[in-house]
Amino acid sequence: MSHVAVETAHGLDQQLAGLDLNSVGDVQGGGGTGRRYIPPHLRNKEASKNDSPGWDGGRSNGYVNGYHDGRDNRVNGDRGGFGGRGSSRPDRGGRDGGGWNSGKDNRDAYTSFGGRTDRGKSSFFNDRGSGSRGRYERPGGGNSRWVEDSRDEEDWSKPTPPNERLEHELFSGSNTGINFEKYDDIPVDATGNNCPPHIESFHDVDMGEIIMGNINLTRYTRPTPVQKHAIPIIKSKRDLMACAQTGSGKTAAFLLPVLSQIYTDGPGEAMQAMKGSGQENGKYGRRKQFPLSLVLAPTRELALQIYDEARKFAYRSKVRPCVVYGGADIGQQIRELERGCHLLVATPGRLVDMMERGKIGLDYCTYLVLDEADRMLDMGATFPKEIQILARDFLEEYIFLAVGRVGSTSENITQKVVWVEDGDKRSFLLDLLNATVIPSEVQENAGENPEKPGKDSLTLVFVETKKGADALEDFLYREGYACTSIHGDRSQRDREEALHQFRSGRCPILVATAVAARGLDISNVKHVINFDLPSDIEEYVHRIGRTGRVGNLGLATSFFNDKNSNITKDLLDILVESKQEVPSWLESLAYEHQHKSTTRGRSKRFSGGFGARDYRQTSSGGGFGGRGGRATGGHGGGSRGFGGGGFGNFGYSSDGYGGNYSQVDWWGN
DNA sequence: AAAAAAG
Repeated sequence: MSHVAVETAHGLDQQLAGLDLNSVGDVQGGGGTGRRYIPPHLRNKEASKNDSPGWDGGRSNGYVNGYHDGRDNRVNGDRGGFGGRGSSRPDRGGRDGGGWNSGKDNRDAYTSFGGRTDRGKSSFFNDRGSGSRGRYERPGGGNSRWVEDSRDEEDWSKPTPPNERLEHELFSGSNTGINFEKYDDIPVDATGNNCPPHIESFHDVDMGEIIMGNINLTRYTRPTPVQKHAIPIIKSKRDLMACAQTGSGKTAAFLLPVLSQIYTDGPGEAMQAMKGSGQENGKYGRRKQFPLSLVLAPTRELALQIYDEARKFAYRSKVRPCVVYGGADIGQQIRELERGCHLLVATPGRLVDMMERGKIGLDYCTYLVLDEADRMLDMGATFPKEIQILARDFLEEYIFLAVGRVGSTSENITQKVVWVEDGDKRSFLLDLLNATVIPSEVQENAGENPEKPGKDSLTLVFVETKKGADALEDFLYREGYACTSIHGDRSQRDREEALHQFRSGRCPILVATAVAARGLDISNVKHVINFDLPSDIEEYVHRIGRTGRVGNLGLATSFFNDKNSNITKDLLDILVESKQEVPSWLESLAYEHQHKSTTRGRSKRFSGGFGARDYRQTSSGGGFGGRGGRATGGHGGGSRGFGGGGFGNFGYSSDGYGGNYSQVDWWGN
């Protein structure tokens, strides 16, 4: 029962085939089909200490991210440099590892994930093997050449020389001005045995010279709440599942400690594997890469976003981050991999492809991150139950971190639901677009980075189908709006281009399908419009999470009509939970729905009396966005923090979230 | 039924 989700989740075998969960289980269990899936940590336990091919022969550090990452956790601060330039080693060519040859052995692409067959402990500490050591050296700036070295030279903890051009490229990006210091009092709930204490400053834990230097360059001054907790947990090699609000700094929360550990521990045997692999594969054998860490993301754009962040924290290190995802030239990606890959960010399909081609092996992968774990499991999975089961299978004695309130939308998003018949949607949308002015509250709360109206006021319009996205973009374009669109049938190039046009403000209106709902961190999205409501409340939460990123206020407007009755109850719950105004018709509808779904006369009753006109009244009264009625959610109050006490209760068993939390036994006891 | 993710 406890493993049902892993075995039956739709598309999971395809998505995670690269991890070969089932066959690893089979290997462990002696083969055979139809046998029960054995999660990695149980495999380790069940087998004898030394001879078991485990998850990583010891354990891997899994970080399961239930919601989405946030990379906009940059804050203003002093720009600093590295303290210890003088200590860098002369082998500047070292990180390229240009001479590594391919696969360590002939194991099938999928046969293991971090599976060390010859040891019971982490590959990194103690024993580093006794193979030949060496490094690349580029005497006088010439071509690299491999230099054999009898000593253990795999010290990755020292920064490589700075590169001004690269430094500028990586760190000169726009600073969003989000100031996390205001949000120190967001409550964080950590559950689990022997949870390491959280930190208050990046200096409270030793992340090493490279990480600290890059933190300075990114101008992060202080850890965000999720970072305060996640960093020491990951540093102490504990498994972790973290749920944090969108935009709360989750990406850095795992990248910083994971990279820090890699710098500290060095490449271990992965280096030997990549080095030694040439012999087995001959002269033309391409170099199979054995990343030390794998980050999986549900969409290509999110993968790219995580990769961009990883590059920053890998600056001046020997770690080469790579990203692979579909829709882009695979040859190019392979060439990038072959230059060395120690941290891989990937979408599932392309990862599998790369493994089948023998370009990637996960034999030495010690850190696994599932970003948007719920999405990775199955696009339709409801969060709590599926993920709890996932966690129970994949994580060992893990710590559960909840930042803010799970399953809820943040209170700094004003949510409006309006009744709009399908035929009226377009004209209503035009009204909204014309009415979109930046609410004064947003201006007031912009802090050090005051808003420039127009360019920075982005509107994200969600539709349910790709066809619908095309049609609506077309319509808006003909109406003279600077808009673009993104969906899964677009070429990857177009997708990235659209996102760029939107981000940069050149096209301040983006029509999107669910592809843009999760994880994407686009600052300055002031208004999310659900032109079509999703049928799934999780999807709704993710969509509106594109606005109201931490530190900003946002507005979400949803068009509701007959066709959305399936989401009535959940939507009502969300509105109540996040202290939003609830339209009376929605309440009645939910009531009707609950008592008899046979009542079908409501469209008549509500379409006239409520809906558009009602909405406009509200709008004109309090200004667009109508925040007048809300008492919480402001961020201008300094120490008032995140909506006051709004996040004070986590109530996992009583937060109205379907009771899931009380029904599932988190710890398997 | 639709969306995402391999081509």
